[in-house]
Amino acid sequence: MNGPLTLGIATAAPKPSRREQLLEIAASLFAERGFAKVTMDDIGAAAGVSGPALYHHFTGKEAMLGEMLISISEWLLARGRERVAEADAGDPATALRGLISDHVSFSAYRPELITIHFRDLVATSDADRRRVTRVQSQYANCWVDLLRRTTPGIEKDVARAAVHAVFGLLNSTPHISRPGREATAALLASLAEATLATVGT
Amino acid sequence: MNGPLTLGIATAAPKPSRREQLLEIAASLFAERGFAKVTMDDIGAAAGVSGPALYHHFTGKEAMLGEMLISISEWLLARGRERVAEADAGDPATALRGLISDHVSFSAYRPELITIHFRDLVATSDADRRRVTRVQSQYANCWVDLLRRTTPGIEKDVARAAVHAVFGLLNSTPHISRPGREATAALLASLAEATLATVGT
DNA sequence: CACGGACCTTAACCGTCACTAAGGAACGAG
DNA sequence: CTCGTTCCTTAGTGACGGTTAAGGTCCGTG
Repeated sequence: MNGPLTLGIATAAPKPSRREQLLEIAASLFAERGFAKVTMDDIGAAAGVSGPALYHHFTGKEAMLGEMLISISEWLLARGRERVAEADAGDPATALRGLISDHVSFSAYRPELITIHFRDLVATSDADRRRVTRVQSQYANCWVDLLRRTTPGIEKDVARAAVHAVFGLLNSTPHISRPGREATAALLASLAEATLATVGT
Repeated sequence: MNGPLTLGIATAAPKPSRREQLLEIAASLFAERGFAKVTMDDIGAAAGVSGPALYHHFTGKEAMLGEMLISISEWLLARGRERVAEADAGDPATALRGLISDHVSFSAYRPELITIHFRDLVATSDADRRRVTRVQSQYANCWVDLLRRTTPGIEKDVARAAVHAVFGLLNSTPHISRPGREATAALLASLAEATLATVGT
């Protein structure tokens, strides 16, 4: 349990690969060119098959994107819930640092998924978008919850705004290349901790 | 000089309005639905004219987007250069705070433009995209420059990464609604200052 | 050898726009 | 009154690309 994020729903997969493999290929194309500028033929070609073959695995292009975004946000939410449980059984401040660490280990190692997640959410079906938005919101609630426990007296709106600001900070990885992944991850984590520490004014 | 950002190139406009007005309308639609899901007819309808009328003002849909993104990034760059000049003639730390203040006064009051700027950059023509990217990079250099002056000994890569992280923080306004604009602006500014202050470790 | 299912192919369809054509109303100038 | 300019209109066109159709190969099984 608590495996790395493998696209195509982060559950123990009954079928191991082809579907996830195709999603990974599609994800890298979406991240590079943007959903609208990638054709089904492009995805097929990159996967060694061509074009409509993808319809044997997915109901359509939009569905591929939706599946990605859902699995990403649900993976994050799962981590968030674990950390909240950890806080219930121990130290909220430590759990909050764990939350930062989880998030950063995702954003630093899969920056393309961050890009897609923010840029192409509007391209999904209404149903998928609503679901992703709801899951994202619950994930944010995990953060707000822990932040309010470690910073008593903070107002809810302020906590929520600060959490989104820290998300923005942690999700800046697509724009950062220079220090390696590890160094970037460490830097972002320490900046995020410092930021949250000063929220209490 | 140093006026507010009016879309359609932030210069003293020879022609005052129609063109900028259309860009504003298009911008709000792009921000809401995403560039790909807005048709020329949509933009026209929202402007009270319909469809191909827009071709008397712009060479095409892509060009409208390009013009927006260029004017946004150039407006920011102009502010950045002013602050660098201010630092040359005075205190770098004060100038850096001014940079934060300028940026936040943009992102807090025009969150839709932030959204477009990040989400729809891939939809522009290659030429426009290169130009925007170059201007953005120069803007980031202004920040890196001031940060390195206020934090001597910091490595260039670290400074650059931290600057992009702070951009992410400041550009989170599209996801924040709750405290008013003013309160959000103040919060983000203080978080950004605290973040940059801790970069020196 | 038949059978079925997993997986793939090529060919074609068809809706949706961005964009072009061709022309008309309003209006100031001479 | 006429001319030109500005700004708009309503067709229409043409391409792109997501999706469907129809069928072929390969393989493990009985």
